[in-house]
Amino acid sequence: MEWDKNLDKESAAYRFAADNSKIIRVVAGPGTGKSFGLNRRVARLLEQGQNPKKILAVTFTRTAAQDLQNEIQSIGISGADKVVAKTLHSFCFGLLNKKEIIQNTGRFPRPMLEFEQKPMLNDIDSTFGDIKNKETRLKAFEAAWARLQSEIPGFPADASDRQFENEIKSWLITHKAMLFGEMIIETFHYLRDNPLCVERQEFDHVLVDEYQDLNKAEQSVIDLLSDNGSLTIIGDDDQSIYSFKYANPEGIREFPNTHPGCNVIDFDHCRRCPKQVVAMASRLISHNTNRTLGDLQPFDTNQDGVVRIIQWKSLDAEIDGITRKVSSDIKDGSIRPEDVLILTPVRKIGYRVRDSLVKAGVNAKSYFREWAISTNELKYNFSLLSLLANKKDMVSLRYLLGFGNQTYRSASYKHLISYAKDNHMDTLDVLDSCVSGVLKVPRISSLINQYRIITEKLKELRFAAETDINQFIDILAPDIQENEDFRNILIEAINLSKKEGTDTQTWLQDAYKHCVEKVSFPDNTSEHDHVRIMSLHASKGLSAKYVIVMSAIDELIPRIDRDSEISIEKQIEEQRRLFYVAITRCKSSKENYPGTLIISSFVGLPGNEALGIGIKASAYSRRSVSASRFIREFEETAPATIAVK
DNA sequence: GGGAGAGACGTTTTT
DNA sequence: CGTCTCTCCC
Repeated sequence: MEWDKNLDKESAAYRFAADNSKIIRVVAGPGTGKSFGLNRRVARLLEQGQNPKKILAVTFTRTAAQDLQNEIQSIGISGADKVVAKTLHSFCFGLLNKKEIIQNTGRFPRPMLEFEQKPMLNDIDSTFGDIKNKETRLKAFEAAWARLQSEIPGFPADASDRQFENEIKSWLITHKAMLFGEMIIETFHYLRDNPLCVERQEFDHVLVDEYQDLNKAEQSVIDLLSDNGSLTIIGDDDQSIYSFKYANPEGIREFPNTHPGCNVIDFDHCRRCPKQVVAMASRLISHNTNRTLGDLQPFDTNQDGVVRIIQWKSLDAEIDGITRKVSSDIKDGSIRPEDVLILTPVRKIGYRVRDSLVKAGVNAKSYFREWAISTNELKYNFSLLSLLANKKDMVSLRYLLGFGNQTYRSASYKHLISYAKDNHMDTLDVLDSCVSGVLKVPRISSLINQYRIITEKLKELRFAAETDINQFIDILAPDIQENEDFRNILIEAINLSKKEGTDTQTWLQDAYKHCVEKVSFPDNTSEHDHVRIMSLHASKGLSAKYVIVMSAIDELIPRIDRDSEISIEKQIEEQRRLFYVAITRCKSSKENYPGTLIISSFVGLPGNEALGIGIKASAYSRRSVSASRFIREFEETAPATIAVK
């Protein structure tokens, strides 16, 4: 296919695809066809003979990276599959994994899972307060990295903060591991301090999608990767909803100023949403300050759409009413289950609607982020698998040695570590020698006991791995309800890795890798035949013909944290963007379907239920609430709210 | 090192 | 109201 086939030369997509500037910023509103434009641009580069291996396309989320990869491959030009399309973290992980870089930095890119951080925090000096305090400090550090504060000269680093950071880093170095946020910062330092390294000359074209989701550190890595070629960034500050991870929407707003010679292209014609939804969304977001894009415009060919704003007298009534509405619309054939997308501000409400729909005979599934490893036993077993696959994995060993104790036996563990250090021994060698009786180290007997148990279990597992795979699965994930998710992941991992002729160690390593992947980053299936229920955040990047935004009450959207260091105005603006993202998921379709958006609220709920979803209330009395202030901000673009009794 | 009882807190989200 | 964490005591 020609890259400019059927492209109107006046369209933003054409101008973007054809643009030869070295630096380009695209700001594209929801549903304005930026992926399409990006695709055509890559197609043009390839058709003009650019080397696909020298094109890097990155995004922040894994879903977006997957989409990007699929789309680029579907271009159908030979070599398209060689374009590097990844998340930024996965790119950095790969870069750091190269042997010479590990030697250079002294670090190991073995990411720390959340449950593995607990023992670490217990091992850190108690002068830093209790676990909660330490967790806060740890977050503050990742935040400082994210904001690249340490790069600003004269940043007044508090002495105790500095010491905390040193202790964390030294723990991570001893245990050969890394925090997620460090992956970016280590890459940044490597690239910045080695201006002549191959990685900085590797790409002729760097394209970044969803740029508004990147934080300062991530944006700086992009600058370093692209300093030898062209840089194209695409995003929309109005859809920046990741302030909790310090995403920096100023980055895209200020981009032309920070990148002289930048050409600017705006996509503001929405093809996706029905006209009325475009009008509402546009009015809603106009209440934000400091925006880049003007009004969002509908295409003339878009349908008008159907918008209903409704209110119930209670949360129960809302769940019940939406269940009846959705199930009757599905039953009489006016909508298919896969076209329905229900968005809730909190997961508890999501689960309740899902259960209620399923009970009514509707095929429905919720998509909240779940952690397949829910119980302590599973965490233990997961760490066993990790150690079985890689017997020198210090993080897993640390977790297993501390298991079952509130402080993770940190006092004993410190003795063990310092003994190993003082005698220039490997921690594992110290433990092995103690077990075999060759060595006696004071005050670590509880650890030796744990280590005995661990080695026994590992032996048992290895034997099962070689002789009886079902036994192996049963040990790691006994067939009970709580283990179901992990058990399935494990079985899948084994099926994928254990083939005729692969030796045990190899498939164990592959299976473990697969488990980490699936456990940390659950699938999001694009193909489905059911009603989807998810959080407002999770809906980003999706669209559906029948969108219901539930429980749009003022306590939940906007949700305001009065103790936050972020000003209330800023919080409201971000929540407004979240609401904006949610309603613009609604699409009209060519097959004459107008597209339906339902926004629903209620006026009261029992106090204990309110408490359970983070609304202040007294447990025993009824809590009254009111419709989200954002509904009022639609002004005359939206229909009046309908009361449902 | 483990268990009982008091006390705090309750959300969304990414790699 | 439930769940999780922390403290205290044996």
